[in-house]
Amino acid sequence: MSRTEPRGTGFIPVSPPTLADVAERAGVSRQTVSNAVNNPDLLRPDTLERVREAIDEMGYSPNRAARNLRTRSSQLIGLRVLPAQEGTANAMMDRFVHTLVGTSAEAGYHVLLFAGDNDDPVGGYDHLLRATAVDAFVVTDTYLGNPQAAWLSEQRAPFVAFGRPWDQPHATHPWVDVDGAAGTRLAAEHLIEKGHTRIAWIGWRKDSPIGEDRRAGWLGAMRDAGLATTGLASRVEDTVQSGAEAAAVLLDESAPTAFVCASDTLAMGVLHTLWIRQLAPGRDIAVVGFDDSQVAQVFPVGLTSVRQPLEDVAVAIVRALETLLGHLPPPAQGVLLTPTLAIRESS
Amino acid sequence: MSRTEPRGTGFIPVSPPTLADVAERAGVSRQTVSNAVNNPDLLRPDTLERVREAIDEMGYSPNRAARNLRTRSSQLIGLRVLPAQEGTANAMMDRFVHTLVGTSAEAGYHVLLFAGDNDDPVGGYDHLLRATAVDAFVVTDTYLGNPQAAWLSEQRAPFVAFGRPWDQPHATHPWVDVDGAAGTRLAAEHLIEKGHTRIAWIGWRKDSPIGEDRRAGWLGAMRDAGLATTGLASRVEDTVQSGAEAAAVLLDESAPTAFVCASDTLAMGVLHTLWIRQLAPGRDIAVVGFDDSQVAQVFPVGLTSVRQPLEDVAVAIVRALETLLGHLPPPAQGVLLTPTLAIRESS
DNA sequence: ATCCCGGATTGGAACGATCAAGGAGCCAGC
DNA sequence: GCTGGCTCCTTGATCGTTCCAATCCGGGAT
Repeated sequence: MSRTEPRGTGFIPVSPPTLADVAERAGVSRQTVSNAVNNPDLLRPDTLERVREAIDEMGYSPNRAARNLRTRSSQLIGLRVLPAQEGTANAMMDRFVHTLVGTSAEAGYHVLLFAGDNDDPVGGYDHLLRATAVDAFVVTDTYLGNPQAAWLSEQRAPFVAFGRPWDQPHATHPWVDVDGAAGTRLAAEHLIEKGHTRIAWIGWRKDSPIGEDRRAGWLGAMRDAGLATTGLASRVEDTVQSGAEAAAVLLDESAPTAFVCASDTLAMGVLHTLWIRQLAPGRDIAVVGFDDSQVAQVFPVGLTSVRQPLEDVAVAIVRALETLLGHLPPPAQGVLLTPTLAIRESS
Repeated sequence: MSRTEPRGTGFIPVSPPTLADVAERAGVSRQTVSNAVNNPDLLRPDTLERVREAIDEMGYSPNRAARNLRTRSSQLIGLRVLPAQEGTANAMMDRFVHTLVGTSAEAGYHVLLFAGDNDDPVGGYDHLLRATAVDAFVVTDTYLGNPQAAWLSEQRAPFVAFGRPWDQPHATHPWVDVDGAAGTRLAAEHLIEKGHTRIAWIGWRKDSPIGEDRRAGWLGAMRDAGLATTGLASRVEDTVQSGAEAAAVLLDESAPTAFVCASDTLAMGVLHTLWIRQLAPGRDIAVVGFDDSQVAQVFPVGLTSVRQPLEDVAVAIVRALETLLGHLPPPAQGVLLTPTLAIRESS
């Protein structure tokens, strides 16, 4: 039908077989082949068998564009990638993306990456949406107080957020997040169990809701154990340098025996200070980081770190997307997952 | 035309405007609107203006599926993601993917991620290809001696490889790669310039062509400088542990004053051994890694490391794809880019 | 023998864009 | 006044699939 012949010097690639081609070969109509693919139950077993043989022999796969056009869906999930920020633990996203791709595939979806632009936070979303190029979005940068979630809700675009709508308590979109407070509580309780009583906190500046959440976990564990916290907390920028300085100050002024940090980056700073002062991590002073980044794993003195269940997050997000796109009743609006503690030599 | 009305309790999302909708509004035909979008030169300025107004007012974007169906192209580039391998420096890929997405966007393409399966290396490619779901592929795992490149060539599928066809010297597909030998040569020459004469090599086992390539760079620089290399090279697994052990052996047997490593992972092992022996990296013994991974950057004693120009690689790949898909004459078959050296305290 | 029923199968239409021709309208030239 | 060549725009067909309604067919009830 639409085969192509050799022409000129080279060969033009043979265009793939269509429904009509398969139908002709199997001696049935187009619609029957379509049913064989999408609703096998409708066919008599012998017909189904015959059609399937033809499909296999010809190596037929439904043309995506045609199917998308007719069904008004693309089987694609959009994921915005932010401008690369060297240094910080965005490598963590790798784990998440991997599982997202895998789980999406099982659900029949592919992941479409598109470039993000900080000056125009909804531009990419808008284009893809209006072109009906994706069925839904996974939004990962809700924490910045970005307008994406609100905007997408307004557009009635299906999406699931990785991250709670901190600054929009009345948002109704589905989201999945990791309970940071539970993670730092885990870290603090682990240290308390090891006999530490003076456990310091090094976290982010007060304007970060995530940072305050993590801080709250440490604080809660300390209070529950009846331990003092005054003079033991510090809020700084998320850099190695800041972590090192904060650790130095805390050691001088409050003599803690352990540190819980809001990030592995800060924990690296603490380790740096310990190294300078000839203090052995894990023996003299315990340190716990957050994110279980590559650094924590490869560092010569393995760094104990709170590990986010990113694989579970990805799975939960895909589940939420499935119900969303299946037009099923909206399930639980938010899912909060509990992190684990990857214990290594530093504690 | 295809607007939808409120129904039942909730609102059904309004379907986006079509070409016909815009045409009606602007008082022209469908084709004229299509031309306004794709071939503005064909329209009279005043008509173009009128159509553009209508497009803006209605917020029209061409339906991707319809366009794809008619033009037989999807404007998508497929990228296979491998099963996540914790620990190693796959985070490096992050930088690459970011630039790939950005550059592709400029060229009018999006990036489609699909899951890889080691048992069936071409399965994912095959599906997408037959369904005409992507226009081309970027293949990143050529180094494993995987059959993807050969298979895709055979299928006459457009693709560009990140990585030389080491084991297929007669392959004709376009590729982009980083000159690993040049990188290690850079590292060795940097150390020689610093006055080192006994520079050791810790690399991968002999069956890795990439490893042998990197080793050759070190070897070449040493020979050019007239320095001895016997007893100064070691080939091990790519783990921190192996790197540490190799460093210990080399220090005992050959007393090198500097190390060049095939990866940051191995370099971390060296640093570990130095730490145990109370040797200061950079002052007592110099160390250079490879990949400029996050670990190299965050480590308290900054690790000097060979940095691959991944951004340039991504750009070169997109350029190659563009010429490939524009059916222009195939350009240079292979592009070899030179890495740089990120110099830090460890050297 | 006829009628009806329900499962299996079919042909036409539609999704929304682009391609390939085919007009209007205008001006110059004979 | 007719033709020819432009420019600018329009009409019908088409890409490959799924939706929809209609048709076919064999078997049990009338």
